[in-house]
Amino acid sequence: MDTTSPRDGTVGKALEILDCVAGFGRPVRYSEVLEQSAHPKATLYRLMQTLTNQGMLAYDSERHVYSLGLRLVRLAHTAWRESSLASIAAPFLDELARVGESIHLAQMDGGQVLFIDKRKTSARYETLAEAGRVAPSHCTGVGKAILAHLSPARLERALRQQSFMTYTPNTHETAESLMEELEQIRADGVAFDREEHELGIISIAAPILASNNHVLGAISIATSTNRLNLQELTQFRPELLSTASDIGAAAEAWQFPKTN
Amino acid sequence: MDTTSPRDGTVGKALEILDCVAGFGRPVRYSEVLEQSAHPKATLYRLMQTLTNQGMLAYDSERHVYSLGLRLVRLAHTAWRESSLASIAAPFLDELARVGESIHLAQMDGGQVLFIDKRKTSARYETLAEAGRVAPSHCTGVGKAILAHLSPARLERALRQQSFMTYTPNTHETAESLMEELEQIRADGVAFDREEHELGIISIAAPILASNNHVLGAISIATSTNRLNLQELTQFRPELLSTASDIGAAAEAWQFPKTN
DNA sequence: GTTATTGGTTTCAAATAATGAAACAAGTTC
DNA sequence: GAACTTGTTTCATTATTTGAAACCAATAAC
Repeated sequence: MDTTSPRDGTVGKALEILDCVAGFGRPVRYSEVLEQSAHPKATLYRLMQTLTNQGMLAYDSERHVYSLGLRLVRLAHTAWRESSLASIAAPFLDELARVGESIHLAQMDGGQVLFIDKRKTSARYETLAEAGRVAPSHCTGVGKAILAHLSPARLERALRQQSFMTYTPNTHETAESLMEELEQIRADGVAFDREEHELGIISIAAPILASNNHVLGAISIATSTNRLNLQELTQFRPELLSTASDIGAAAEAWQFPKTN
Repeated sequence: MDTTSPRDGTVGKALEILDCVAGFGRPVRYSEVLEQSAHPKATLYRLMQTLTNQGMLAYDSERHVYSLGLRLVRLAHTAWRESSLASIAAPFLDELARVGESIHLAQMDGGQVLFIDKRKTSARYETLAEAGRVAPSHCTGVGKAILAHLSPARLERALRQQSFMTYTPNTHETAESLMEELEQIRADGVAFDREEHELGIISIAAPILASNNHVLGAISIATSTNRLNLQELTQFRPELLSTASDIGAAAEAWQFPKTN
C-alpha cells in the first residue's frame, strides 16, 4: 500500500509518515511506525520529532504514543472552505436534503473518494467526523459518477490506484467490469451504488460538471434498503440532476473576490 | 508575525508555506507568497511544487493560484477524531446544548484557541467550517479558562505568542491586566468573555481538567447581548461546570482499545 | 541482583538533497 | 517591438539529511 511517489525529498517522507500515522486510526508507538516505514530508526525518529515540533503530530508523553496534530485541523479548516466544493454547494445541499434521505458531497482525492460534506436525516450533529472521510471509488455511487467523467488519462491513473477490494457480493472485481458500467453511467447521467460497498446501503449519484466538462465532484442521495429500494430511490433522479447542475454552474461563476 | 521557530529543516519551511497560504484566506498567486516568504524565488518555487505534488496544496492551472490541498482535509479527519477532545466530548455537548445557547469546545494550539466542536442554536448544519476555526486566547472565554490553568512555563510561552490586539474596548491590552483576571478565574472556576472579542457576544467558559490538573481544553456557553446579559448567562454555571468535569473524567478514562 | 531484551535517543563522517544567483521563457503592458 | 512582470529551469556550491553504530533507560528473564 505505497501511497505517495517515492521521490519528493524530505517533505515527501515527512508527509508519508503523517499518512502512516493516520492509517493506524489510533495513537501509535514509535516502534509501530518504524515497522511500517522503510526508514532507518534515526531518520524516522528525527522526522517524527520535527513533525511533533511543528504540531503536525502530537506526542502523549505519558503513554508514549503519537497521533496526528491539531495543526492539521486548523489548516484543514481553510482547505475545506477554499479548496473544496463545500462552501459553494452548501445551500444546494440544504435544499436537496428536503427529500428526507442522506445527502453526500464528494470529490476525488488520490483515486479515493473524499467526502466533503453531508446532510443527514437524523438530527444528530456531525462535524469533521463526517467531512474528511474517505472511501474507495470503485464501489460507491459518487466514486463511479466521478470516474465516469474523468478524462481517459486521469481515469487510467485513478484505476491504477484502486485496490478492487471486494466489500460485498456486488462489488466490481475488475477494471473491465467497472469500465463497462462507467460507459453506461456516462450515457445515463447517474450512477447507482447497488449495495456494492456495504450491504443494505444504496445510493443514486450524479457528477458535478464544470462547463468545460471537467468533473468537479459528485453528490448522492443515499439510503438503506430498509427504507427504500433502488426503484424508489430513482424517483429523486430529477432533483439530484438539477442540484448537481446548479452546483456546477455556481462553481463556474465563483470567482474569488478581486484581491482583498 | 513569525509563526514557527526558524530551525526545523526543510519540512519546517514547507509547513510555514502552508500556514502562509492559509493566512491569505483565499487562493493566492505564486508571487504573493513570494513576497511574504523570506525564501528566494527558486527555493520557494520548488517547495510549493513539492507540496502541490503531495496534495497539500492545490494548484488551479487556469487561474494560476494555489490553495490548500484536500489531503489536509483527509488527514484532519483522523486528527480530529483522535487527537482532540471532540469525540469524547460529543455526547456531553449534545446534552449541554439543551440550554438553548451556543456551545463551544476548544483546545489550545500554539497560543491560540482552536475550536474543535460546536453546537448551535439554529438548526443549520455546519461541518469543517466550524471545527478548525481559531481565535486569540486573551479575549475569549475558552481562551482565558485554559490560560488560567496552564502551568507557569506554558502560560509564559502562550502569553509570548499573544499579540494583545485590541478587538473591543473591553479587550485586555497587557499581559499584566490579563494575568490579574486569570488569577481570579482560577479562584472562581469559570471565565467570562465580556464582549472582549466581539461587541455583543458574551460567554461563560469552564476549563476541562484531567485528574493531574492538566488542562485539556475548555467549553463555553456563548450568546449575544440581545438574548441574555452576563447575569443571566451565569445561571448556566452549574451545568457548565458539571459538564466540564464529566468530560474531563471521560477523557481520563478513555484508553484507546488494546491494540486493534 | 545480575543479565538479556526491547524501545527509544544521540553521535558523526559520508552522501544526498536543498540552495540561490542567474539565465531563460512566456505573457502583459506601454 | 521594447520594457515589465511573472513564472520556470540550470548548475555549481553548501548545508542538511542520512544511517550504522553506539548509547541509555526501562522492563523482563534468569
